Amino acid sequence: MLNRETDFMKGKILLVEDEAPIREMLGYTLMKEGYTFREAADVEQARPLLADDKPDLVLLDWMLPGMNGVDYARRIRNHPDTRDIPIIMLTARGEEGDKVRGLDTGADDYVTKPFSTKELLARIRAVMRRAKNTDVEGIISAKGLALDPETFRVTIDDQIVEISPTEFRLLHFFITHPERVYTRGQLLDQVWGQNVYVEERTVDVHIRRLRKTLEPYNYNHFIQTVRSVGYRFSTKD
Amino acid sequence: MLNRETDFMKGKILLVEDEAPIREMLGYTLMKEGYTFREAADVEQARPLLADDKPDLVLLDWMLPGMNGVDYARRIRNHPDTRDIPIIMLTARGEEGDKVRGLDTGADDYVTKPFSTKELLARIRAVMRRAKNTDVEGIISAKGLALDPETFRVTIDDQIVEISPTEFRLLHFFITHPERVYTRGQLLDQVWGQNVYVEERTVDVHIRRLRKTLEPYNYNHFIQTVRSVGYRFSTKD
DNA sequence: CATTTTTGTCATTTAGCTGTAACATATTGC
DNA sequence: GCAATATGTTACAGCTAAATGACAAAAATG
Repeated sequence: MLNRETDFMKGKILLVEDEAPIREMLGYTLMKEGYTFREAADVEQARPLLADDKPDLVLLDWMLPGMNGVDYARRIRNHPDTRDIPIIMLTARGEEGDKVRGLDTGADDYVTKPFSTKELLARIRAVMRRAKNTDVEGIISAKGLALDPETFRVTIDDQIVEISPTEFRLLHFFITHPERVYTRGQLLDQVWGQNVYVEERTVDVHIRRLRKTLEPYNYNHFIQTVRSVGYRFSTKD
Repeated sequence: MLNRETDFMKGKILLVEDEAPIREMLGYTLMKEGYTFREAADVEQARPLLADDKPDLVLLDWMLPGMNGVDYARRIRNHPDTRDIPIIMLTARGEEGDKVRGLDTGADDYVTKPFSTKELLARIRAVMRRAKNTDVEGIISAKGLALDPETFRVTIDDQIVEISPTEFRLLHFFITHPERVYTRGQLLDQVWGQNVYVEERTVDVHIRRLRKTLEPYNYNHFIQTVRSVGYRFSTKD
């Protein structure tokens, strides 16, 4: 009974998007799905809405007139009051580089335009679910291996480990999803992104590279091969 | 051996494209890659093909004479029978402006003409892969013997047991179908797959291997021989 | 814009798994 | 007990999946 609200009110979303048709379409989709939302065409409009009534999620366009989306995301992240609001970034294809894919944008996820509503809704659900369970994603660690999304750094027993962006994302994904096996395809979706087309074998190579960088510290055994399935991060065995 | 079928039949694709040369080129590419496909020049032609034999993917041109691609995609999405068929939309450069990005097209991915065959094929693979992922079961256990499909691991009294893929599948089948006898032929169908040709005696060997890996934990008695019939997994006796 | 780093792909090597045959042992019916 | 049949066991060759190394293109860096 306590959760009656979820029946008709899944959450409040702040939608920041300058192009009216997209904004309308998104609004319609969200509304139909049972979310309450408010919309803004730029950061100027968004700011009071954010301050006024804290939303559960921000849907933020990457390119905005005036202050762009990334800067705004960072600002939301830096303010103590809004730090823990999850953000999903909307990007157009081609805009997505490492900056978008990387974790330094402050966004929790991103969706590439044009996108299917099915996918967007799935990601909204996933991000909100995650936000409920865990608070702000601080430093993550497992057995001496610490990973800091803020600084994009990995340390093992307080020693800084040199690591490339993809290796970082891969390790980050693994460390936040331990013990479970992921196929190459799933890893591509999760670590590389939705609309990226790369050979599945490429995953092998990055696994190799990650193992190699972890090797001097004897942490390479954490990344395990599950033959005929994929890979797994495990502190057991 | 399990995926023998993929060698000659990766999936059925419905190709809807009005321009004959492009259609032919696409058909050739798909055929060479091992996909079965059927083609239509417009929605009128496509409709019976879709209803007749449900394809695994629809490749749909954005601009079509008569009913356009977007509307057709939406229709495919709205019909319960075809709701979960992935759609890749083919768009020409320039068509993708506000209109494409803003509309809920229902497509899972987009490819912009002109495109490289490599890109197209990679996207087809990715979209089909994602569509496949459905339900995952939880941990299954019997008397201290636990089998976890998520981690792809077998534990006996919380001790990790090293096991090969086929042994895992065999044990998985047994543990989910306990107390019943299966002939070698049935096991081949269930564990190896339907269109796989292997000697029936091969089952014996894998039974032996499975018993051997379970032996150190004294769990080998669970796999019982039923003479002149086959094998059974039982926690009794 | 030159240099360095990172990344994706391919070719090759390596390792592990699987299927089969051959032989051994057990069970059944006579 | 003896043949006939069924299953257990082992060894090995072939095959498949993964590891690895090398390279060129792409990105980042200064």
